[in-house]
Amino acid sequence: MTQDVKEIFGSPGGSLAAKVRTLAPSMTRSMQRVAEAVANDPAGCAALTVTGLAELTGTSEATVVRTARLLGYPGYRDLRLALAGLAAQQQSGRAPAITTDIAVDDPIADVVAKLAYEEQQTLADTAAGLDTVQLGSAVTALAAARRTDVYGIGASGLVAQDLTQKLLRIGLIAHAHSDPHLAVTNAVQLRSGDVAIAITHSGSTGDVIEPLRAAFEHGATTVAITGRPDSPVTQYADLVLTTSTSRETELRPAAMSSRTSQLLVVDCLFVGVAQRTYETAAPALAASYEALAHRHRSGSR
Amino acid sequence: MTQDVKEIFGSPGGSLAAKVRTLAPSMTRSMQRVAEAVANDPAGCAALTVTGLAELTGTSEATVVRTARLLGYPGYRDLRLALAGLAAQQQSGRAPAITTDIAVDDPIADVVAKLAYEEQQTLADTAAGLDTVQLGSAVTALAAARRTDVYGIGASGLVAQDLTQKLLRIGLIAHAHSDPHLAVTNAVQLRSGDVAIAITHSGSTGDVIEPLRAAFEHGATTVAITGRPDSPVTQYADLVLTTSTSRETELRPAAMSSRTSQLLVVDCLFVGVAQRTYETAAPALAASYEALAHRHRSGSR
DNA sequence: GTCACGATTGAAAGATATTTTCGGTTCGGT
DNA sequence: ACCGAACCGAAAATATCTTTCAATCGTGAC
Repeated sequence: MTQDVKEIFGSPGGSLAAKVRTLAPSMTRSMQRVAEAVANDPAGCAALTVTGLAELTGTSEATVVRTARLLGYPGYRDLRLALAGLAAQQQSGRAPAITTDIAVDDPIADVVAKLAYEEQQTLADTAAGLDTVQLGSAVTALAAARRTDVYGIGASGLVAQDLTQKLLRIGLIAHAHSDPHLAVTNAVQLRSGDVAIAITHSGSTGDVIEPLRAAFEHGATTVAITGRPDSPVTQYADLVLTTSTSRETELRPAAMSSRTSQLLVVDCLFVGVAQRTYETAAPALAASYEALAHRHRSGSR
Repeated sequence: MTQDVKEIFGSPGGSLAAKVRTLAPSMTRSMQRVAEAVANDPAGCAALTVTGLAELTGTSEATVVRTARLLGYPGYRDLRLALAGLAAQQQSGRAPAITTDIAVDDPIADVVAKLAYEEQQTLADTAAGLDTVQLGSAVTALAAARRTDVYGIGASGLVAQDLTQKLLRIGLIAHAHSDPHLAVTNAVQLRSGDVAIAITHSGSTGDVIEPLRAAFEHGATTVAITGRPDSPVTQYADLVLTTSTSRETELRPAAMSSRTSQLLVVDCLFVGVAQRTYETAAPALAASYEALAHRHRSGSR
């Protein structure tokens, strides 16, 4: 039987283009060709049979089916249906799209507009691609954890710190580690019921994987926040939260959009945990707010 | 081959229900049953095969195909595609209004949607409110600076670090300070041609104002990134970049949206500077990318 | 450079879904 | 009651989709 229709049209099905981008790295050359064709012209591809699409992309039926599977559909038939749906939406929605990359000679106002647009796009893609079930599990684990360790290096390190700051604010015990040695040292202290979170866009940052592995092997609940759901880091992750991967251009390093994406995930975790632990979280938030008040001059207004 | 896609999604496809009604009289009893099922639940029917729909309506495959033909499609396959499109349109049609705040009992999927939406809103607001002239001046100052100091505390401290990381990547000399004493100590070293940036949402964080003031008094070009353009910090700022202030709710502390807003400003600064110093920035970016490559396991594709 | 191995790929076989055919059934008219 | 035409569905024929498997390619080890 065919895939449940909710799966096809529900919110998780979100943006196909985003999914293609996230999964592209884990695709083989010919699969990428198929994925690209599908992302570029959903309507056109919806009109084609497996054989047609295979010919169009210069590949074989098998490859088309494989691609469909990778994109999360049980087979080509279902991908095609989803494509038809997408086409219809585009037809009605008519997205404006500021597609151009940022150029060296763009005036500053354009830079602002383009950056804002791309970050908005990143947010939408991330929200669409986020697995709410895994997210829910992560929230549950965090809310119940004795302590939480967060690992991140470089730009991801800042996200790790952001999460830590937030969790501390609602009375949870959390630490961010960017020093790999200290991170491992701490990770081996974790045990069942504790949570370890690794944040890495590439998913293959050794310095972040090692502590997660240590935590994993010591029985902690491990979470990976990564843009590459098939990367090494997921090997030691009980839960994987996928961030979106937008194309990176020379003037816009990947770190930028991955950071936006990671922060959204982190915010979701935070709010989720705050909901679960509302009884204690609300007063804790108020208290920390109060404590900081005197550090602000009475000034302004 | 399949019907041309325009035929399927074009305006004549309009309301399927209407077509069913018009053609109903000319249909036989069993065909009417099929047509009715299709009109009532396009999404549901899209998930069914001919056989499935035949069974559902208590008819045969042949009848289903005949109905599809009567409705103007070459066969059931195409009707099904059109149905999928229709379902998607309906789905997207009723998805406005995420006006409500995040509630304690919101399901996790709503949390994700709302957070993403609000952050998008924040980005739009920030982009709209940003003074590009001031931004341009700040970029010019940064690009020419001998060194740059960035002050930020708490969540803003992370933004300060983010900016610093980025500037370092393109070969500029930048430091982030979150320790107020060290910050002041460093600030007094600054002189004309140097840049000092203070990041504070409230604009009245004493620990951040002091170093900016010191830098200001020593002749450095001072920039304030704040959500309150009338706050004390602007007193010592040559340039003020305003971040947006969205209402804060109990479950969504101000830190969240101000961070998003600040990061966009910081990104704009970075890209602006990268443009100005493209000759040196581009190779520097490439070099830092290269240097980090070996820290990533060869893992995954 | 060469070899060996795993990954990737497409041809073709196999399974499913769709379309067509065709004979049986119903129903109105005589 | 009988006839004929329209209607319907079972099953054959066809198209489409999926799986299997062997050939090929690329890659890293030696």
